[in-house]
Amino acid sequence: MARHLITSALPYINGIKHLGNLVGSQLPADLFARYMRGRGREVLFLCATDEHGTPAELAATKAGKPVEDYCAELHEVQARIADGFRLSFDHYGRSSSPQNHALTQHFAGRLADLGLISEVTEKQMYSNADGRFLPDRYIEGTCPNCGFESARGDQCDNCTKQLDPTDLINPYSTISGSTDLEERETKHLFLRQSEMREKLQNWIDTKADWPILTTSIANKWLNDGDGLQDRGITRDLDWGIPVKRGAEDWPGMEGKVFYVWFDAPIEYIACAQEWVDAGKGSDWERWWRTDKGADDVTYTQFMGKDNVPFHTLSFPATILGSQEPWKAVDYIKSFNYLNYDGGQFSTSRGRGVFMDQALEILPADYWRWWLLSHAPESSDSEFTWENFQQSVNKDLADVLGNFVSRVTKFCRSKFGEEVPTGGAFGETETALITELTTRIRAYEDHMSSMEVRKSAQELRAIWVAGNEYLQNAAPWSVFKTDPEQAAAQIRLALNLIRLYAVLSAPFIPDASKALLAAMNTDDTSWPDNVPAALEVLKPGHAFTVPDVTFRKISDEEREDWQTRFAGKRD
RNA sequence: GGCGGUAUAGCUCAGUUGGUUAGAGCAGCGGAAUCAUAAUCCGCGUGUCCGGGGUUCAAGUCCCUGUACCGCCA
Repeated sequence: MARHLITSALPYINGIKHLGNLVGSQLPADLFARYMRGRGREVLFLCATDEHGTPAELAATKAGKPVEDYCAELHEVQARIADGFRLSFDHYGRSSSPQNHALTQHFAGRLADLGLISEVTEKQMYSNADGRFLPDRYIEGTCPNCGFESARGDQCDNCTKQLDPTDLINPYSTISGSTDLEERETKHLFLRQSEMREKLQNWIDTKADWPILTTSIANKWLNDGDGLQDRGITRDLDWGIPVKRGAEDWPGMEGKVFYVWFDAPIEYIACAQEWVDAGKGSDWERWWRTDKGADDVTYTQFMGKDNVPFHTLSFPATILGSQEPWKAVDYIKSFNYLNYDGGQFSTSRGRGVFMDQALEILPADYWRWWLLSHAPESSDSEFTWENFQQSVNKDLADVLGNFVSRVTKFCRSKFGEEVPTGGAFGETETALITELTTRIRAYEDHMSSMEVRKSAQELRAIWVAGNEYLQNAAPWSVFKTDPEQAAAQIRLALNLIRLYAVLSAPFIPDASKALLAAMNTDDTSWPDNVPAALEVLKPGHAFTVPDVTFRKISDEEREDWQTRFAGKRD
C-alpha cells in the first residue's frame, strides 16, 4: 500500500495568519491528507510553527515577554486555531524543538565535512544600544537618492532605489531609534549552493510533472545572472539553534545561531521525530529514510509561491548535499496569492480576514469550502464578500444542505424516520448511478492530482445530480399513486446523503460528520462500487432529520463584515 | 532594469499534444414543480479569447512585439 508523507509550509510564529496564508498551504494539504486517508492510504501529515529569527524576537519584546515564552504561547494559539479549521495534522510541531536542534546541527556538521559549507567574514551594521547586529530592513535613514527620511536599509520605499545600509544618511535602528550604529566584522557560515547547482538542476529537470509555477521559479534561481548563489545560514542572534558542527562546538561561531531558513525545512524531518516522541507514532525513519523503508513513500509538499525557492533549492541542497539516504520531495504543489477585495491581504496593516476572526464569524466548513473551491492555482485569485456570500449560500445551503433537508423531511412525513421498504430501481435510478459513477471517478482523478478547484467543481456537480434526480423522479407525486416506488426513490436519496458525506469529508469535515450522525451510520467506506454504496442504509434503518446543515449568510451580515474587515485589525 | 506569472461572457474561472458553431458555475431573463433552508429543476450567451504582426490548410492554443496587473531579483 502506497504511503503518503504530506507537509504544509510552516507558518511563522509571530501572529495569527490570514486566509491567504491558510489557502496557500495548510488547507490544500489538509484536503489531500483527508482524501488519501479516506481512500485507505497510510498518511503522515506534518506541520509546525517556524519560530526562529529576528521578527519573533521583536514581537516577543513588544509583547514584553521572553521569546521562549512568547513562542510557546503563540504556538498554542496557532495550534488551537488550526484545530478550529479542522486541519488534521498528525503532529503540529515546533522548529524550536530539541529534535530540530540536534538534526539541524547534524546536517551542518555533515555538510561541513563534505566541503559544502564555507566560512565568510563580512561587515554588518551593529547597534550598540540594541546590543545586536541589525538586518538591513531594521535600519532606516535618509535616502541619498531622493531625500526620503524613512528609507529602509535595503530599499527606499519612496524612490524604490536599492540601498545598502551604509548608504543611508543619519541611519538609525528601527528597533530602538538609536543612531549609535557601527560597521563590525562578523563571521558567518555559507551553504555552498553554487557547488550543488548542477546536481539540483538535474534533479529539477526530472520533475516535468510539477506545476509550472514551481519549476519556473526554481529554474530562474538556478540560471539567473551568475547562477545559484551561496547562502548565509547563520545569524548573530540569541534566539535560534546554536551553531554546532554535529555534536561538537564550532570554533569561531560561538554565540551565533542558524538562520531560520536553514533550520525551518529540517523541521519537516524533526517533526516526525516529535510525532514519535509525543507517543503518536512508532517509527519516523520509515517515513524519512530510504534505507529504512521510506522507498515506497510518496512525499508531497504544499506551499505558497514565496516559499518555492527554499523548497526546490535550499532544502534539497541540504538533504541531497548530505549524501545520506533522506527521502526527497516527489511533488511540490505551489499556490499563488489570494487577494482581498481589490488589494492584498496584509498582516502588518491588518487588512483582510484572519484565521481567528474567520472562525468567530462562521464555522470552518464555510471557509474551507469557499477557499478551496477558489484556491489560487493558476493565478492570483480574489476574495470578495459578495462572492463568498453567493458561493456559500448557493453551494452549501441550497444545493447540498437543502437536498438533505428535502429528502429527510419528506421521508419523515410519508414513511417516518427510517429508510423505507419496498419498490425497485428503474431507468431513472440506473441513469443516476451511471452519472454518479462517472463523476466520482473524475473526482478521484482530480483529487489525486491535487487539482483543487476542479475537485470542488466535480463534487458540486455530484450534489447537483441528486437534486436533478429528485426533480425527475418526483417522489412527492409518485407517492400519491405508487407509494412503493416512492419508497425506493427515497431510499436511494437517503443513501445519497451518506454517499455525499463520505465524498465531501475532505472539504467539509464537520458537515460530513453531522450528516453521518443524522443518518445514524459510521460507515465511511469509499464508494469504489457506487451501486453497492447506495445500498448501505438498508430498509428499516433508523435516522433522524438533521438540523439545518448550512445556514445562509444574510445581506446584513455581509455588509457588516465588509465594513468591519476593511480597515485595521484592533 | 532583468526574469517569471497572468490577461477568455457582468462576476469567479475551464479550455488537454493548434482542428468542427469558444465552455462551466454565479448573477440576469423566461418557464416547470411545490418534497425542501422563498430552496429545486428546465431553457436562454451577437464574448474584437488584452492590442498589433507572423507561422499554418487551420491559433484562445505556437513565434515576435506592444500594453496592463501581480510577483521575484538587482
